[in-house]
Amino acid sequence: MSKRSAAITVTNLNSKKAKHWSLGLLESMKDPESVVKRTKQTVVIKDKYPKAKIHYLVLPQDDINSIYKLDKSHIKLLEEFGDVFKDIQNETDLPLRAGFHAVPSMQRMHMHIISTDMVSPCLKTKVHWNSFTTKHFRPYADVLEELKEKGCIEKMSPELHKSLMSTELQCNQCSYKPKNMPQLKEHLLTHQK
DNA sequence: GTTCTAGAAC
DNA sequence: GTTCTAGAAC
Repeated sequence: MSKRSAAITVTNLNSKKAKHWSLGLLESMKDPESVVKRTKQTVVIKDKYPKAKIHYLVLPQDDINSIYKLDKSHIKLLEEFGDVFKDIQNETDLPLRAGFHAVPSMQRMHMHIISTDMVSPCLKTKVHWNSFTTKHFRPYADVLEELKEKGCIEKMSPELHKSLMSTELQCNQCSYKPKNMPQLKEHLLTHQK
């Protein structure tokens, strides 16, 4: 047995089985350091790796895995998400957007509330950028409307998702098309007052 | 979702 | 030679 595999074996024997990363939001919902506020049906937490100056997540207290589990019985719940958005917008002068990722990575339905500056050290990759600035970001109002109209939320095809993630970089505030992520991040600073 | 890093791009 | 991106992670 090599030194490397022996070390891994010892580590695994000594540590409890790690929870999968995709369950992380459920842990954050129970962590007082993360929780910003609670309402009757929601919990608001700080995003652990904020992609803008303000970045919160709104989650249902009930065990709903994603927007694709919603039906017409959840319209009241979703409207409460809208109330939370209004309340948080009223707490800051920074313009905010609220919406859901069409293909989320983390379990438990969650709505992003994020400021439009997109200035953050945690914003690093093209996938980060395109997740929030292409049709992969489904605005709150659109999701509420679709739920009211259709009684459910339609999934995005893997093909469209892949194509959105590889969209060329485009500034969210002007027509500038940066060559790469460092250029985009530098450019975003110029939009600040 | 993040971290790490090989090798592409410059 | 350095910067940057993209794919594996058992």
